[in-house]
Amino acid sequence: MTEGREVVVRVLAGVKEGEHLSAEDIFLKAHGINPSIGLTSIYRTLDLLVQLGLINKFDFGDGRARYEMADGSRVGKHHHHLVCTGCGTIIDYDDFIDEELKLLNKTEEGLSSKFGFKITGHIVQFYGTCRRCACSER
Amino acid sequence: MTEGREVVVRVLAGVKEGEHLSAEDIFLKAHGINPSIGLTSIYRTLDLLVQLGLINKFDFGDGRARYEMADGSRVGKHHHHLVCTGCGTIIDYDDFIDEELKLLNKTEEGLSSKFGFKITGHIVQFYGTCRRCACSER
DNA sequence: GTTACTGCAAAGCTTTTGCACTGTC
DNA sequence: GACAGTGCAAAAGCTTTGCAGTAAC
Repeated sequence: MTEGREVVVRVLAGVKEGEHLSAEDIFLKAHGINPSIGLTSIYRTLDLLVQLGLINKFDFGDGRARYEMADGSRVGKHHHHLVCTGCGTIIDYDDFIDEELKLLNKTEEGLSSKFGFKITGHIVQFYGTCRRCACSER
Repeated sequence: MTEGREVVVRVLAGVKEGEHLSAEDIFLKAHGINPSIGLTSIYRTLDLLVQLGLINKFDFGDGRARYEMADGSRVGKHHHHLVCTGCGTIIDYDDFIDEELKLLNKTEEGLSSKFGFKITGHIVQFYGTCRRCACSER
């Protein structure tokens, strides 16, 4: 664990509710803490952390990856995402999450035995238009 | 509806079970039918079809978008995806799909009223390692 | 000295944009 | 003639790779 990596972890751990950082966001924050860190290291560290399962990588359809701490390292509970295709707003939700997780676990087991997969994770995302975007469309 | 667009639709409609075409795949197939079609038109047509809701755009984490016919235009029923992070294999599954859809619809309604979203679609994907990749890892 | 990690610059990829050309109404 | 659709080439954007330098053991 070098300093560069430590800074990346610190940035990710300090993410505010509702933030969904891209590699560049993380780079800028890390750069603020230690200006000697390069973007390349950010990408390499993020890859590493994803492989270790410490963070999750998401794609919300805007052409850049976003990262957030995996469960357990985070204050919040497990959640899924609601994405506005108009303005790109991303909302974390955990309504019905227990029911969802129960069903997902069941599905996971079913898929695992049927297709011989070792399943490591899932993504559930809803897409739509937020109130503001729906109004401005008219 | 011009010829170029018609060819793209034809390609998508003729997709075999288990195929998940990228823009380039579609371009190559369309090019085979009519060599005068350019890649640009493929992208423009795909965008259009996505906006019309005739096809869905997916991201499976390999850096390129994939497209498939939306429900209704397709022989198969609604399904979700299981992705191998090792070799990129994508499996369509519809096990537990009725239960999943029921819960997703309920969640959709809940999110819609809670966050004021007009929800247009969802993505459910499981990630993991297929049997072959799990073996070759060792 | 070997190894792991680094920044910088360059390259790689998919996707988008500018522009002139074509055909249609 | 306005307009929508097109191909080609160039640009854009995010991400990865090559390479030489540095620090740790």
